[in-house]
Amino acid sequence: MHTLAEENYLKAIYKLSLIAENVSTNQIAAELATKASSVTDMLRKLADKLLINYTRYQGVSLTQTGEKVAVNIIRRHRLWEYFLVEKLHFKWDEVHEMAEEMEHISSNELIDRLDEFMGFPTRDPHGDPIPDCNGNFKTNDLKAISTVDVNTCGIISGVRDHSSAFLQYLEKQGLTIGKKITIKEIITYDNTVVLQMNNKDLQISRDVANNLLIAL
Amino acid sequence: MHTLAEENYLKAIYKLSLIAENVSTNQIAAELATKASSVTDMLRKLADKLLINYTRYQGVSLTQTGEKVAVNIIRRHRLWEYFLVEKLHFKWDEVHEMAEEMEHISSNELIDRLDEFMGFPTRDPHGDPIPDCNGNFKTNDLKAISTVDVNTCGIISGVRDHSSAFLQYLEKQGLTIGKKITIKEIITYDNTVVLQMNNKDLQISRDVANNLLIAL
DNA sequence: TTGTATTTTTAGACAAGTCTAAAAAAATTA
DNA sequence: TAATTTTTTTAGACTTGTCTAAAAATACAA
Ligand SMILES: [Mn+2]
Ligand SMILES: [Mn+2]
Ligand SMILES: [Mn+2]
Ligand SMILES: [Mn+2]
Repeated sequence: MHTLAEENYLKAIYKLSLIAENVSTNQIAAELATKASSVTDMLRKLADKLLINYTRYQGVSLTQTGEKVAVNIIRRHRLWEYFLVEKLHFKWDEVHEMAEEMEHISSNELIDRLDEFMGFPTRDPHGDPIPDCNGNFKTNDLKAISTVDVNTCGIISGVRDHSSAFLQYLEKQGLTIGKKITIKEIITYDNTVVLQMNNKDLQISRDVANNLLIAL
Repeated sequence: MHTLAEENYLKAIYKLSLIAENVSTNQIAAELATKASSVTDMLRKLADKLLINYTRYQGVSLTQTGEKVAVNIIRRHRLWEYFLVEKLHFKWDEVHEMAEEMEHISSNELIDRLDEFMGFPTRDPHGDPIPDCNGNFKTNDLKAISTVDVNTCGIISGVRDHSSAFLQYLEKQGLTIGKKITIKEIITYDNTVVLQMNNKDLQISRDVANNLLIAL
């Protein structure tokens, strides 16, 4: 249906659209680690296929069709990640690169059966919602730890940084999805956050608190 | 490591090498439904990478490295087919095309974990042997039904034709892997073969008998 | 062994996707 | 508003993998 490159562009545009609805050439280039000139070439092709709205110099947005395709790729990505962690026992920091390849396997029948096989999971290993076979999913209503008040209590439910380094750090600290924590104190000097988890205190940096999301 | 096209060429050459050890340009072109000139171009690239032995006009054979790569792709293909049938409950005639895509997912760690997850199966849904993580596998010692004597008894263990049409026909007749059959008679007029299975008689054509393999 | 048919390779072109360098448009600053 | 900076697009080139048409090598047959 679509080439691998097209799928990756649509996914990147979708991701960037969540922040600002009109996406710039440079943003896409950064996201895909490619050059702006390459992006312009591809934008013309995607516009020809009616997958994006594009006028020169004006940035782009996905059409309804384009968004459907993008959400479907994200569905595949997250279902494969879930499979890799739950069935093949990979760690949550090991699965992203593999899923980047697997998300391009084209059969929807395959993905729907995989979904069924795993019991229709609604969250991937990083807490991100998995769209169902119609593309519907609940948007996360999560807050970065750095944004909540002292004495707030919540459940770790997602991450903003998906890098191995960050995920491995969290794993080591025991700060994994589902854990219940309380924000005890924010040290004014450097915004270090003091947490309580399992009756033990834990300090995390401002950076970590920015990238760790909780449900209240 | 290798491109998708390279992997497909290596697999095709491997497959053709099982029949005759030196493989011709035209044979590869037919196998991959491409043109001889495209094959020549690719052969040069594969030879440069020391994956095949190639001298102009002389046909090709795989180097040890090339064979390892090819066997690994076949391992992946057959493990994914097994997964699709055993875990996702696809039928044996539905899985080949999906496996053609999945075999190119590059992680060996993934494939080894998948192998373990499924209990290290040794045969794919079509009876073909699955190489282990070192590339070792037992070669099939199977005979086409058309080549065995009357009154021979054996177990259906493989197919020579992997087409949907053939597999669906076998399924319908109940002629699936593992079934025990006896060759009762060969009708001299048109070489129709009369089988007995579960105490019932069944007639299959010469063509079918040629493509259905049994272990004695 | 000489001529014909077949196979294989070469030559040249094309599409997809990428790049660098330069030009054009837009945004920012003075 | 005019000058400067930044962003985006265009121009032209390169790589991979494919194709058609023509040339070269090999195989087969008389
Ligand atoms: Mn991911
Ligand atoms: Mn994820
Ligand atoms: Mn197959
Ligand atoms: Mn098979």
